[in-house]
Amino acid sequence: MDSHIVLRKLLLHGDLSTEEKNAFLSLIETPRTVEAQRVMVEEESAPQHSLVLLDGFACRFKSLTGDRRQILSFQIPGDISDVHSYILKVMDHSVMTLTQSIVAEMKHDRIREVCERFPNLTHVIWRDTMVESAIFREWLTTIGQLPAVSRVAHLLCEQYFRLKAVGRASGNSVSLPLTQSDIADALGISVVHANRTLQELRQMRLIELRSRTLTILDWEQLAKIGVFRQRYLHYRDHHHS
Amino acid sequence: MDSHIVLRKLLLHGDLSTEEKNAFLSLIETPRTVEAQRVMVEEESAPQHSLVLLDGFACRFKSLTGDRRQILSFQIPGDISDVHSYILKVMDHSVMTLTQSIVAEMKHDRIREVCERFPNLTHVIWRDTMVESAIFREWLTTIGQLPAVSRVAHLLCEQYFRLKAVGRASGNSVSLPLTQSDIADALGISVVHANRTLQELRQMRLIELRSRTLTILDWEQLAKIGVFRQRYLHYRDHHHS
DNA sequence: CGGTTGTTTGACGCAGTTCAAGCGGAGTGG
DNA sequence: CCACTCCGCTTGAACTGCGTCAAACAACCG
Repeated sequence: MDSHIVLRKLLLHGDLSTEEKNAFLSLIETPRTVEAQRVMVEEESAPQHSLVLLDGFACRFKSLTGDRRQILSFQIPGDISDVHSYILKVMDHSVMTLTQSIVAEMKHDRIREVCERFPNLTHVIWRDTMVESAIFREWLTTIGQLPAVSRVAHLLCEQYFRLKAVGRASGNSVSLPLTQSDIADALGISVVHANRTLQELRQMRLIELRSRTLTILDWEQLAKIGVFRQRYLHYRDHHHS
Repeated sequence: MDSHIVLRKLLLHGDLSTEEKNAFLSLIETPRTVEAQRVMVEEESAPQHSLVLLDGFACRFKSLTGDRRQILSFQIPGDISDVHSYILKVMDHSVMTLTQSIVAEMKHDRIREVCERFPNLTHVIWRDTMVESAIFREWLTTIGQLPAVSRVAHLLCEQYFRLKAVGRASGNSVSLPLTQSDIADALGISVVHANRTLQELRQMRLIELRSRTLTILDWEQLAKIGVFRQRYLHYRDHHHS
């Protein structure tokens, strides 16, 4: 599995010289396959390496009492799943796969070495973490202020948009292997309501979502309902409106 | 006004040599006073400098249609109000003062210079931004999963704890100049409900909150209701439980 | 002392929750 | 190849936390 997808993603919001690119790629260890529904990084642990997702789907989440959990973000191919452990040392949340995935490690001490030699590479990785932070702010706003339909619409727009940016869209369809329960846990609504809301969007003929494939039928309307402005993703070239 | 409070805050989760400390302090320009309720950084702008808050209270927020807004975080003395503009260039949210404040600028090109010379300083500032990101994740979880009482309790715990960490607490009291409307906008609830929830906490004899002063009467219970575990703040020395 | 901004209270309505049951597909074992 | 099970999706009905509207009250300030 080629690790260039990580580079591709990184370059969505930063520039690197050839030397820096190679230095970065040299950090990525041999990939391995991980089965679905497997917790890869545990809250409160302090790993010696960070993970990058080369293929598949994963999510960060926090567990609460009972069976409640909040999904904090969905990881798609190219995402660095936890720079957190590199910078913050102790995890304040967990990371698990949603589907079978291919991941690779980046050892912390090697990251530090390379970062000290290439300040600009540091800057680009830092930028990547700041973009993620921007996504948290957007989710906070969506969940704090918008009703369920808008939250779902926003989530679908974001996932489609990000997947497209790393070349995982075919036309107006993407593979989106989330259960309704995942969607509910990400948006702070109940599974039942997630279901009803999805039906609403289907009946409005804005989307199709079956057998893990999302098709956007009316991007403009969907983006409007979800109050989705892609600016917060901080991509350099603004395709799509 | 002395700018050492910023250093103090930074050192809550990182270590710096004397040389690095001085380099950092040299970045901070002459402080100036800003009146209350003043937008200092506008969404979509691209400032040439970042701001640090030396005294007073400020908040980051995103505006939506109507008069709705989501407050993303409260800035207290010592906080770097927007490293965002340094790394991401274009702001995806605004920053405004809540009370009269003292702020100082840090010019972006000077930050870059100093950061290239001191990789460890870069690391510590990066860490600071990651802690902020951790707070966003915590808010996301709180707002997504917990009922209003818990949200309010959590917010009060966090503010008290952070203020105490920079030396702004006297006993179990802190000055907390937030209106109920600020609290509501931060937690995704209505002003009316914020009011009723605060009354509930007062009647339970967990807090006092009047004339901009918060007093914690029963920390343990409050933390329990708010599901507050300070670990997510990533402070190095764990006072308080 | 009037105006403005923040807090408090009451009544009513609704978006979303919870409980509970039924349904369909995919995998497994006899 | 059928029965059984598990998991995810769907549906209905009853309930409730919180929002909205509206008005009164309190505090601060010029």
